Amino acid sequence: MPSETIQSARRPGRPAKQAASKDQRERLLDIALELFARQGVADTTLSAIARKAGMTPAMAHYYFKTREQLFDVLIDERIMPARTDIEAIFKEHAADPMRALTLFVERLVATHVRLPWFGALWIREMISDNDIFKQHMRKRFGAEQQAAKFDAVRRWQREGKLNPQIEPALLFVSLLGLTTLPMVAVRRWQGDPLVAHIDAQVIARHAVALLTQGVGPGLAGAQGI
Amino acid sequence: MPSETIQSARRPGRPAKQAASKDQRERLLDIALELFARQGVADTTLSAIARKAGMTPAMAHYYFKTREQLFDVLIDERIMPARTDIEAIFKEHAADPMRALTLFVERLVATHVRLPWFGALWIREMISDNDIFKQHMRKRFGAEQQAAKFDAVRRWQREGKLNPQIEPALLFVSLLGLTTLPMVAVRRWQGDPLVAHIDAQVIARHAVALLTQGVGPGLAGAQGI
DNA sequence: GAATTAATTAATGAGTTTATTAATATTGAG
DNA sequence: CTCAATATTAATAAACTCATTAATTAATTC
Repeated sequence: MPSETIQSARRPGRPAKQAASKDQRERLLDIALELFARQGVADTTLSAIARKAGMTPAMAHYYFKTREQLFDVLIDERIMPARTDIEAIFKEHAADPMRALTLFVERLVATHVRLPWFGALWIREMISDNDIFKQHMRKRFGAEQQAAKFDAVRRWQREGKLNPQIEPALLFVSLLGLTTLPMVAVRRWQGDPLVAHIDAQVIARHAVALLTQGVGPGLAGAQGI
Repeated sequence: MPSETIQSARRPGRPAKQAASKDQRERLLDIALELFARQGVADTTLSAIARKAGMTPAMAHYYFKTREQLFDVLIDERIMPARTDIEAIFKEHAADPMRALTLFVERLVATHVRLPWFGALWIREMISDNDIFKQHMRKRFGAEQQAAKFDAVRRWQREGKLNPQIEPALLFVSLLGLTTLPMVAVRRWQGDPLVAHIDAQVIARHAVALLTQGVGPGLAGAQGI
């Protein structure tokens, strides 16, 4: 036992296979999502991600080369699937917008519970001007898709199924503003007794209450209460 | 004329007084607000602010020492005044919440036109977890103020002036979600013909339409249309 | 008009971040 | 069993950021 200076618990080299532990690449992605959502992309270094995952910075480089590429992978493997999953509701319920809106809100909220990083990243993407987001997202979400969504809203309005005063291009942003924004905001309020009772369910009920009585076609069409 | 290497157009020293140009400190604050709003605080260096203002990094240090202190100054001199101005509406119209809400929306939108940085910074503050925002804002906005706002909403609900299904703690966030978030988002969509028609007025009308028919006390109380 | 204060630039050191390389150890295929 | 592929660490160079200082020039005050 040549007692040299104990400088590190671990020396280079491939480790012995662990029993069913999640693979390192996935763990880096998990932690990257968490940190990007909490602090923003700009404020999160590759080293920080690796450190928090208990790895060396070189590991992050080994798997992703750069932060940009890591982010690209996140978009493809994590963000886009969650997003298309949520937006699918409008195709599934094309005939009944009010039901679609309610389900959309509930699925947004459920997604937030399942994937806590989801909301913050979406909001950040919406407000960031020159971030990596812009270029990377644009590639995947085309203008046609957006046009189709707006057209659907206009059609519902023509059919008398939706408040004609609603601006089609703003409906989806409004939905996010009523659900995702509160979800993200309340997390910051943890520990404040004034808002201790606000959870996903409360937010969903609040949003639906505001929407069903505001987005409905008729003025006296009292479905609620 | 000792022809040395021409290395800079300007040598050290206090400049001759300019004719009524805005003072440098204010220009740095202006540009800091713009960049903080567009890119976030973390992604904006003091040097970048100075460079964009056509000054050296040392100027930023001369006036503010650090980015944190610059941000402190911004909060006190720019952000807080705008914010208290907007929130004052609820004290001015304590007896008529529906009118207060409409005015609040309109003033939010007007503020955004006057101070384009306002919305993005507010949203960023709401979603940022550990940023400088948190500590600095908490000092100025106390818990009592927030409790008073929530109580006002509850009182309106008891008086039958507001939809009882609304969650008091979420009302203000919802208002921001319906106005400020869209305002910030549309700026990112510049150049997209699908949303070229969306301006401050359109957003305000959309938000008011959603709110008046959703937040009103009675179900058949058809004030709109 | 001399002394003090204000405003500015150039230069720089300390600290971080990014990206990379070389060395090392384990696995798995043939 | 050998060897190529895979996974990991240590170490490091280049670039950038932050904050700071010394020198320099103009304005103001007395």
